[in-house]
Amino acid sequence: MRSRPEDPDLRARLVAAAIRLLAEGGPEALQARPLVAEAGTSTMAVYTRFGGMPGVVEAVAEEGFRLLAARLDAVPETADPVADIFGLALGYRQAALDNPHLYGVMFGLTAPAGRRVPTVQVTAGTPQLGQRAFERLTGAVRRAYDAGRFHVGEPSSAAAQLWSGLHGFITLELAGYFGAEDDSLAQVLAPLGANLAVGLGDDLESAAASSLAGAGAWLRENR
Amino acid sequence: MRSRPEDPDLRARLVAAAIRLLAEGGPEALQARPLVAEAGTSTMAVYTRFGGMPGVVEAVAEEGFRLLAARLDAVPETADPVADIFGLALGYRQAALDNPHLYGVMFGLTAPAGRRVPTVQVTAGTPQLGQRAFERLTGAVRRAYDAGRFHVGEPSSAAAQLWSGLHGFITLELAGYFGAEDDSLAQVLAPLGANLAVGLGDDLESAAASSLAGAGAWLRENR
DNA sequence: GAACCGATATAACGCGGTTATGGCACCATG
DNA sequence: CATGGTGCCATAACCGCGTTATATCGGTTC
Repeated sequence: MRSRPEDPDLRARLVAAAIRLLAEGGPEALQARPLVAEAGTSTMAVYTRFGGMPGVVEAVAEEGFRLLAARLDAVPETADPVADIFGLALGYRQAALDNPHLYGVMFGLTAPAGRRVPTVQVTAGTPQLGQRAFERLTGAVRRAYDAGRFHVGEPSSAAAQLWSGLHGFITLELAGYFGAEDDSLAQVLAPLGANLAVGLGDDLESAAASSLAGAGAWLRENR
Repeated sequence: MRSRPEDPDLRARLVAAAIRLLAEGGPEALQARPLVAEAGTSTMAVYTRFGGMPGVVEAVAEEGFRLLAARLDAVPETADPVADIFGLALGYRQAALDNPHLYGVMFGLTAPAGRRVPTVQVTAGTPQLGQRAFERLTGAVRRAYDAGRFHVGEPSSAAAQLWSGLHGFITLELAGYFGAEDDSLAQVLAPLGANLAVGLGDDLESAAASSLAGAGAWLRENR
């Protein structure tokens, strides 16, 4: 029994405003009062809809994973699964670079707004959502095994290895541990992917060719 | 000209207390009043010594890198550089597991105590200190090239690739994206290292042997 | 149309980082 | 040994921000 038809638009508006605040001003800009002002409501909405600011942060992380998944889903699937892996990795990295603070919230890299209740703990996170966003990646890895390109170990392990390398690279890149963006891409991420592919069973020439193919396809898609 | 000989012990005590608070209660336990109470002083000490809580966090991160460097320096250097790389990786991971919150602060994974001034931004960090802690790793990589074990690409790139994989693995492990600890070690980190080594030029049997040797040496050192 | 229920606007609360203020220990001088 | 000065430190107050108590208003139900 409901007294007022809660318009679901308000929740979506708050999440959108939160992502905007986060993108523009970083974690410390994600505050209750500016947030509700931007959405044209009062602080109570945060509590009736999210239970508090940590709930907002969680909703932002969820939306971030959803956006990431959508972005990866937009990467076309080709006949070369290893090239697809490279393309997905580039798209993944670009998503992180486009909104670093959102990426940080998604993986608990930052804990904005409220320390009372630990929002996104180092040891917490939302593994389920992360898995969902990586179905595309695990799918491409599986296809690489099916095609005989990979044959060392098994797909789930290989996907975890690739994900570790990619996530670690992006984290260190965002933290400023590498130099210029283009350099780090060509000097770290690309060889990392190629070397891992070789270790997983691909031969050197195929890996190099797929690296170029994947990067080329990604560049064509993204201008 | 100095009126009172500032005893450097107080600063060290505050940093030690901060690390203890962090280890026991996580980022949100790292607060000014409990901190100064534990060190037997008042809140002003935080400002005269560190300029504010963000300064404390920064000092904690620095001390964390120093501790990490010391820990890696304690790993013995053998005639097998690839085995040494595995040993260093295991020591590095163990340091992160021993105090996950400290590791989080070091790499800006959490931003405790104070949002006014962004303490450890996603885009900030202290790259210099990180580099210092990895001299041992880069050294072992260079020796692997000198010994002819690695010959694809160049040492600095290879070290960055290995670091990316290791850091990414640890971050995802701490975030709970992998299952049990032992499983993730055997199923993700170990093959990740071996596959990368193969991609960098090592042959399969040597990489597998060095993996076992490095793990064995590390286990002997650490009970 | 009356009663009820839940979301919301307003205003106040409490915690925690910060800062204004006064005192005091130490060093430098004569 | 007296005296002035310097700057660290203890106390207490300030302020911002997440949160919460309270009153109100709109919609649904009988």
